[in-house]
Amino acid sequence: MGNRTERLLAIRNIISSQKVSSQEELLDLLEKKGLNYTQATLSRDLKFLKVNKISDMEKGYIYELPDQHHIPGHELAESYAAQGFVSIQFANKLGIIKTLPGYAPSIASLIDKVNPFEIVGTLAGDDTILIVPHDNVTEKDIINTLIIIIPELKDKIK
Amino acid sequence: MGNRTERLLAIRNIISSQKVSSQEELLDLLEKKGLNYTQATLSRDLKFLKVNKISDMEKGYIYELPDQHHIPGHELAESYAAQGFVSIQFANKLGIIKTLPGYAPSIASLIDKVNPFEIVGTLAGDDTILIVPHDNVTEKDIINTLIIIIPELKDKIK
DNA sequence: ATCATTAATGAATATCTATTCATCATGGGA
DNA sequence: TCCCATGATGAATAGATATTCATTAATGAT
Repeated sequence: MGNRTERLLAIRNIISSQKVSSQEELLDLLEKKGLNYTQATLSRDLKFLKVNKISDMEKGYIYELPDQHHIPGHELAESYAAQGFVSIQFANKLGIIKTLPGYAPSIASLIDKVNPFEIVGTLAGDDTILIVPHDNVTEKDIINTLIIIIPELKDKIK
Repeated sequence: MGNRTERLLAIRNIISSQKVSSQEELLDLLEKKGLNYTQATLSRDLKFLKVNKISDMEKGYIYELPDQHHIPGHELAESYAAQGFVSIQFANKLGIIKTLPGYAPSIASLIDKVNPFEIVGTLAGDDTILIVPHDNVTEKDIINTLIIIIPELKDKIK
Protein backbone atom coordinates (compact mmCIF):
# COMPACT_ATOMS: atom_id res chain seq x y z
CA MET A 1 0.00 0.00 0.00
CA GLY A 2 1.23 3.44 -0.76
CA ASN A 3 -1.71 5.26 0.61
CA ARG A 4 -0.81 4.73 4.20
CA THR A 5 2.35 6.72 3.72
CA GLU A 6 0.44 9.51 2.07
CA ARG A 7 -1.98 9.54 4.96
CA LEU A 8 0.76 9.58 7.60
CA LEU A 9 2.47 12.47 5.87
CA ALA A 10 -0.80 14.34 5.60
CA ILE A 11 -1.42 13.84 9.29
CA ARG A 12 1.99 15.20 10.22
CA ASN A 13 1.42 18.04 7.85
CA ILE A 14 -1.93 18.99 9.26
CA ILE A 15 -0.91 18.67 12.87
CA SER A 16 2.19 20.79 12.43
CA SER A 17 0.26 23.58 10.78
CA GLN A 18 -2.93 23.84 12.78
CA LYS A 19 -4.53 23.08 16.11
CA VAL A 20 -6.46 19.84 16.04
CA SER A 21 -8.13 18.54 19.12
CA SER A 22 -9.82 15.29 18.20
CA GLN A 23 -9.53 12.38 15.86
CA GLU A 24 -12.93 13.16 14.38
CA GLU A 25 -11.74 16.63 13.53
CA LEU A 26 -8.57 15.28 11.96
CA LEU A 27 -10.65 12.77 10.06
CA ASP A 28 -12.59 15.60 8.46
CA LEU A 29 -9.44 17.47 7.54
CA LEU A 30 -8.06 14.37 5.87
CA GLU A 31 -11.28 13.90 4.01
CA LYS A 32 -10.90 17.36 2.55
CA LYS A 33 -7.60 16.16 1.10
CA GLY A 34 -9.36 13.20 -0.46
CA LEU A 35 -8.20 10.77 2.19
CA ASN A 36 -11.08 8.77 3.57
CA TYR A 37 -10.45 6.59 6.57
CA THR A 38 -11.99 5.65 9.86
CA GLN A 39 -11.26 6.72 13.39
CA ALA A 40 -9.77 3.32 14.18
CA THR A 41 -7.09 3.78 11.58
CA LEU A 42 -6.37 7.28 12.77
CA SER A 43 -5.94 6.11 16.32
CA ARG A 44 -3.34 3.63 15.12
CA ASP A 45 -1.62 6.27 13.01
CA LEU A 46 -1.31 8.73 15.86
CA LYS A 47 0.18 6.09 18.07
CA PHE A 48 2.59 5.09 15.32
CA LEU A 49 3.66 8.67 14.80
CA LYS A 50 4.02 9.14 18.55
CA VAL A 51 1.82 12.18 18.42
CA ASN A 52 1.30 13.83 21.81
CA LYS A 53 -1.74 15.57 23.16
CA ILE A 54 -0.84 18.73 24.96
CA SER A 55 -2.69 21.35 26.93
CA ASP A 56 -3.74 24.36 24.89
CA MET A 57 -5.16 27.59 26.24
CA GLU A 58 -7.58 27.97 23.38
CA LYS A 59 -8.76 24.49 22.50
CA GLY A 60 -8.24 22.50 25.68
CA TYR A 61 -6.02 19.80 24.26
CA ILE A 62 -4.39 19.60 20.85
CA TYR A 63 -2.19 17.13 19.00
CA GLU A 64 1.49 17.83 18.69
CA LEU A 65 4.28 16.15 16.76
CA PRO A 66 6.89 14.54 18.98
CA ASP A 67 9.90 16.06 17.26
CA GLN A 68 11.39 19.11 18.88
CA HIS A 69 10.84 18.56 22.54
CA HIS A 70 11.88 15.80 24.85
CA ILE A 71 15.31 15.47 23.36
CA PRO A 72 17.90 16.56 25.91
CA GLY A 73 20.26 19.17 24.63
CA HIS A 74 18.31 19.60 21.47
CA GLU A 75 18.17 23.36 21.64
CA LEU A 76 21.89 23.82 21.89
CA ALA A 77 22.53 21.30 19.15
CA GLU A 78 20.00 23.22 17.12
CA SER A 79 21.76 26.54 17.07
CA TYR A 80 25.04 24.80 16.45
CA ALA A 81 23.53 22.97 13.50
CA ALA A 82 21.94 26.09 12.08
CA GLN A 83 25.30 27.75 12.20
CA GLY A 84 26.95 25.01 10.18
CA PHE A 85 24.24 24.70 7.57
CA VAL A 86 25.12 26.03 4.13
CA SER A 87 22.56 24.81 1.59
CA ILE A 88 20.27 22.06 0.47
CA GLN A 89 19.45 20.82 -2.99
CA PHE A 90 17.72 17.82 -4.45
CA ALA A 91 18.53 15.31 -7.14
CA ASN A 92 16.96 12.01 -8.00
CA LYS A 93 14.65 12.11 -5.00
CA LEU A 94 17.59 12.59 -2.68
CA GLY A 95 18.47 15.64 -0.68
CA ILE A 96 22.01 16.91 -0.39
CA ILE A 97 22.88 19.26 2.42
CA LYS A 98 26.14 21.14 2.26
CA THR A 99 27.61 22.23 5.58
CA LEU A 100 30.70 24.00 6.84
CA PRO A 101 33.62 21.58 7.13
CA GLY A 102 33.15 19.14 9.97
CA TYR A 103 29.53 20.00 10.65
CA ALA A 104 27.90 17.23 8.64
CA PRO A 105 28.01 14.45 11.23
CA SER A 106 26.50 16.49 14.04
CA ILE A 107 23.72 17.90 11.88
CA ALA A 108 22.92 14.46 10.52
CA SER A 109 22.84 12.97 13.98
CA LEU A 110 20.43 15.66 15.05
CA ILE A 111 18.10 14.65 12.23
CA ASP A 112 18.54 11.00 13.09
CA LYS A 113 17.71 11.63 16.73
CA VAL A 114 14.45 13.31 15.85
CA ASN A 115 13.86 10.54 13.34
CA PRO A 116 11.04 12.22 11.44
CA PHE A 117 8.80 9.98 9.44
CA GLU A 118 9.56 11.91 6.26
CA ILE A 119 13.23 10.91 6.29
CA VAL A 120 14.25 7.28 6.07
CA GLY A 121 17.86 7.95 6.86
CA THR A 122 20.91 10.17 6.47
CA LEU A 123 24.50 9.61 5.48
CA ALA A 124 27.05 12.17 6.55
CA GLY A 125 30.56 12.84 5.28
CA ASP A 126 32.56 15.81 6.50
CA ASP A 127 30.72 18.68 4.87
CA THR A 128 27.94 16.86 3.02
CA ILE A 129 24.83 15.05 4.17
CA LEU A 130 22.76 12.76 2.02
CA ILE A 131 19.09 12.74 2.96
CA VAL A 132 17.04 9.73 1.92
CA PRO A 133 13.36 10.69 1.91
CA HIS A 134 10.52 8.32 2.47
CA ASP A 135 8.62 7.32 -0.67
CA ASN A 136 6.20 9.96 -1.89
CA VAL A 137 7.78 12.73 0.12
CA THR A 138 8.26 15.97 -1.75
CA GLU A 139 11.16 18.39 -1.56
CA LYS A 140 8.86 20.79 0.19
CA ASP A 141 8.03 18.16 2.79
CA ILE A 142 11.70 17.61 3.50
CA ILE A 143 12.36 21.29 3.87
CA ASN A 144 9.41 21.70 6.20
CA THR A 145 10.64 18.81 8.26
CA LEU A 146 14.12 20.27 8.52
CA ILE A 147 12.63 23.55 9.66
CA ILE A 148 10.62 21.75 12.29
CA ILE A 149 13.82 20.18 13.55
CA ILE A 150 15.95 23.31 13.23
CA PRO A 151 13.72 26.39 13.19
CA GLU A 152 16.68 28.70 12.63
CA LEU A 153 16.96 27.28 9.12
CA LYS A 154 13.81 29.11 8.11
CA ASP A 155 15.85 32.14 7.10
CA LYS A 156 18.69 30.25 5.51
CA ILE A 157 16.55 28.14 3.18
CA LYS A 158 14.63 29.52 0.25
CA MET B 1 -11.76 23.00 51.37
CA GLY B 2 -8.05 22.91 51.48
CA ASN B 3 -8.16 19.40 50.23
CA ARG B 4 -8.22 20.38 46.62
CA THR B 5 -4.79 21.88 46.97
CA GLU B 6 -3.50 18.78 48.65
CA ARG B 7 -4.91 16.70 45.85
CA LEU B 8 -3.41 18.86 43.11
CA LEU B 9 -0.01 18.70 44.75
CA ALA B 10 -0.28 14.96 45.13
CA ILE B 11 -1.15 14.64 41.47
CA ARG B 12 1.85 16.66 40.40
CA ASN B 13 3.97 14.66 42.75
CA ILE B 14 2.83 11.32 41.47
CA ILE B 15 3.03 12.25 37.81
CA SER B 16 6.53 13.63 38.12
CA SER B 17 7.82 10.51 39.78
CA GLN B 18 6.18 7.68 37.89
CA LYS B 19 4.55 6.72 34.64
CA VAL B 20 0.79 6.94 34.84
CA SER B 21 -1.32 6.22 31.82
CA SER B 22 -4.92 6.67 32.85
CA GLN B 23 -7.10 8.59 35.24
CA GLU B 24 -8.32 5.38 36.81
CA GLU B 25 -4.75 4.44 37.57
CA LEU B 26 -4.05 7.86 39.04
CA LEU B 27 -7.24 7.59 41.04
CA ASP B 28 -5.95 4.42 42.68
CA LEU B 29 -2.60 6.01 43.46
CA LEU B 30 -4.35 8.93 45.11
CA GLU B 31 -6.51 6.58 47.09
CA LYS B 32 -3.39 4.99 48.52
CA LYS B 33 -2.49 8.42 49.85
CA GLY B 34 -5.88 8.67 51.48
CA LEU B 35 -7.31 10.93 48.82
CA ASN B 36 -10.64 9.66 47.56
CA TYR B 37 -12.16 11.33 44.55
CA THR B 38 -13.89 10.50 41.33
CA GLN B 39 -12.69 10.42 37.76
CA ALA B 40 -14.70 13.53 36.94
CA THR B 41 -12.73 15.54 39.46
CA LEU B 42 -9.47 14.14 38.23
CA SER B 43 -10.29 15.07 34.68
CA ARG B 44 -10.84 18.63 35.80
CA ASP B 45 -7.65 18.64 37.83
CA LEU B 46 -5.51 17.44 34.96
CA LYS B 47 -6.92 20.11 32.72
CA PHE B 48 -6.32 22.72 35.40
CA LEU B 49 -2.74 21.61 35.85
CA LYS B 50 -2.25 21.56 32.09
CA VAL B 51 -0.96 18.04 32.26
CA ASN B 52 0.00 16.61 28.87
CA LYS B 53 -0.31 13.09 27.60
CA ILE B 54 2.74 12.03 25.72
CA SER B 55 3.80 9.00 23.76
CA ASP B 56 5.78 6.49 25.78
CA MET B 57 7.61 3.48 24.44
CA GLU B 58 6.68 1.33 27.38
CA LYS B 59 3.17 2.32 28.35
CA GLY B 60 1.69 3.79 25.20
CA TYR B 61 0.75 7.15 26.58
CA ILE B 62 1.61 8.68 29.94
CA TYR B 63 0.87 11.93 31.75
CA GLU B 64 3.52 14.59 31.91
CA LEU B 65 3.76 17.87 33.77
CA PRO B 66 3.82 20.88 31.47
CA ASP B 67 6.83 22.56 33.04
CA GLN B 68 10.15 22.09 31.31
CA HIS B 69 9.27 21.82 27.70
CA HIS B 70 7.52 24.20 25.38
CA ILE B 71 9.28 27.23 26.73
CA PRO B 72 11.60 28.68 24.12
CA GLY B 73 15.14 29.07 25.30
CA HIS B 74 14.44 27.29 28.51
CA GLU B 75 17.43 24.99 28.30
CA LEU B 76 19.94 27.75 27.93
CA ALA B 77 18.34 29.79 30.68
CA GLU B 78 18.49 26.66 32.77
CA SER B 79 22.23 26.19 32.77
CA TYR B 80 22.70 29.89 33.28
CA ALA B 81 20.40 29.77 36.28
CA ALA B 82 22.09 26.70 37.72
CA GLN B 83 25.39 28.50 37.49
CA GLY B 84 24.13 31.48 39.47
CA PHE B 85 22.39 29.50 42.18
CA VAL B 86 24.07 29.54 45.56
CA SER B 87 21.68 28.19 48.19
CA ILE B 88 18.13 27.93 49.42
CA GLN B 89 16.75 28.06 52.91
CA PHE B 90 13.34 28.39 54.46
CA ALA B 91 11.83 30.57 57.14
CA ASN B 92 8.25 31.20 58.08
CA LYS B 93 6.92 29.18 55.17
CA LEU B 94 8.93 31.26 52.75
CA GLY B 95 11.89 30.17 50.67
CA ILE B 96 14.96 32.33 50.27
CA ILE B 97 17.30 31.63 47.41
CA LYS B 98 20.71 33.22 47.44
CA THR B 99 22.36 33.72 44.07
CA LEU B 100 25.55 35.19 42.70
CA PRO B 101 25.23 38.97 42.33
CA GLY B 102 22.89 39.93 39.52
CA TYR B 103 21.50 36.44 38.95
CA ALA B 104 18.35 36.74 41.05
CA PRO B 105 16.06 38.37 38.47
CA SER B 106 16.78 35.89 35.70
CA ILE B 107 16.40 32.87 37.94
CA ALA B 108 13.17 34.23 39.36
CA SER B 109 11.81 34.94 35.92
CA LEU B 110 12.59 31.38 34.92
CA ILE B 111 10.50 30.14 37.82
CA ASP B 112 7.75 32.58 36.97
CA LYS B 113 7.67 31.44 33.37
CA VAL B 114 7.19 27.83 34.35
CA ASN B 115 4.66 29.00 36.89
CA PRO B 116 4.48 25.77 38.89
CA PHE B 117 1.42 25.26 40.98
CA GLU B 118 3.53 24.86 44.12
CA ILE B 119 4.81 28.44 43.96
CA VAL B 120 2.42 31.36 44.17
CA GLY B 121 5.02 33.90 43.26
CA THR B 122 8.60 35.14 43.52
CA LEU B 123 10.24 38.41 44.39
CA ALA B 124 13.78 39.03 43.21
CA GLY B 125 16.37 41.53 44.36
CA ASP B 126 19.91 41.42 43.04
CA ASP B 127 21.26 38.31 44.71
CA THR B 128 18.22 37.13 46.66
CA ILE B 129 14.91 35.59 45.64
CA LEU B 130 11.91 35.28 47.88
CA ILE B 131 9.76 32.27 47.08
CA VAL B 132 6.15 32.34 48.22
CA PRO B 133 4.83 28.77 48.34
CA HIS B 134 1.24 27.80 47.89
CA ASP B 135 -0.59 26.89 51.10
CA ASN B 136 0.21 23.42 52.40
CA VAL B 137 3.34 23.08 50.31
CA THR B 138 6.33 21.65 52.13
CA GLU B 139 9.96 22.63 51.80
CA LYS B 140 10.57 19.34 50.12
CA ASP B 141 7.87 20.10 47.57
CA ILE B 142 9.50 23.42 46.74
CA ILE B 143 12.88 21.84 46.32
CA ASN B 144 11.47 19.13 44.09
CA THR B 145 9.75 21.74 42.02
CA LEU B 146 12.93 23.74 41.62
CA ILE B 147 14.74 20.62 40.51
CA ILE B 148 12.04 19.94 37.95
CA ILE B 149 12.56 23.44 36.61
CA ILE B 150 16.35 23.37 36.81
CA PRO B 151 17.58 19.77 36.92
CA GLU B 152 21.19 20.88 37.36
CA LEU B 153 20.29 22.02 40.86
CA LYS B 154 20.00 18.43 41.98
CA ASP B 155 23.66 18.36 42.89
CA LYS B 156 23.79 21.82 44.40
CA ILE B 157 20.90 21.35 46.80
CA LYS B 158 20.89 19.06 49.80
C1' DA C 1 -29.60 37.18 59.15
C1' DT C 2 -31.07 36.41 54.28
C1' DC C 3 -30.22 35.92 49.80
C1' DA C 4 -27.46 35.59 45.75
C1' DT C 5 -23.14 34.07 43.73
C1' DT C 6 -19.43 31.12 43.15
C1' DA C 7 -16.49 27.01 43.61
C1' DA C 8 -15.98 22.07 44.33
C1' DT C 9 -17.67 17.86 43.66
C1' DG C 10 -20.21 13.29 42.34
C1' DA C 11 -23.33 10.69 39.42
C1' DA C 12 -24.73 10.00 35.13
C1' DT C 13 -23.87 10.56 30.54
C1' DA C 14 -21.82 12.06 26.27
C1' DT C 15 -17.80 12.21 23.72
C1' DC C 16 -13.52 10.56 22.34
C1' DT C 17 -9.98 6.95 21.73
C1' DA C 18 -8.08 2.19 21.67
C1' DT C 19 -8.76 -2.55 20.81
C1' DT C 20 -10.83 -6.76 19.20
C1' DC C 21 -12.32 -9.41 15.61
C1' DA C 22 -12.85 -10.33 10.89
C1' DT C 23 -11.48 -9.52 6.17
C1' DC C 24 -8.67 -8.78 2.38
C1' DA C 25 -4.40 -8.10 -0.02
C1' DT C 26 0.52 -8.99 -0.46
C1' DG C 27 4.81 -11.36 -0.49
C1' DG C 28 7.60 -15.09 0.55
C1' DG C 29 8.87 -19.94 1.02
C1' DA C 30 7.97 -24.96 -0.13
C1' DT D 1 1.43 -22.68 -7.83
C1' DC D 2 -0.26 -23.09 -3.12
C1' DC D 3 -0.02 -21.98 1.55
C1' DC D 4 1.17 -19.30 5.26
C1' DA D 5 2.51 -15.29 7.52
C1' DT D 6 2.10 -10.37 7.78
C1' DG D 7 0.15 -5.83 7.49
C1' DA D 8 -3.64 -2.59 6.65
C1' DT D 9 -8.08 -1.65 7.42
C1' DG D 10 -13.24 -1.16 8.93
C1' DA D 11 -17.05 -2.25 11.99
C1' DA D 12 -18.21 -2.96 16.35
C1' DT D 13 -17.14 -2.50 20.91
C1' DA D 14 -14.55 -1.68 25.05
C1' DG D 15 -12.20 1.60 27.54
C1' DA D 16 -10.93 6.33 28.81
C1' DT D 17 -11.98 11.13 29.38
C1' DA D 18 -14.90 15.34 29.38
C1' DT D 19 -19.20 17.46 30.30
C1' DT D 20 -23.82 18.18 32.06
C1' DC D 21 -26.73 18.49 35.76
C1' DA D 22 -27.67 18.69 40.51
C1' DT D 23 -26.09 19.44 45.18
C1' DT D 24 -23.65 21.40 48.81
C1' DA D 25 -20.62 24.53 51.13
C1' DA D 26 -18.48 28.80 51.39
C1' DT D 27 -18.42 33.96 50.61
C1' DG D 28 -20.27 38.56 50.19
C1' DA D 29 -23.61 42.04 49.75
C1' DT D 30 -27.68 44.21 51.45
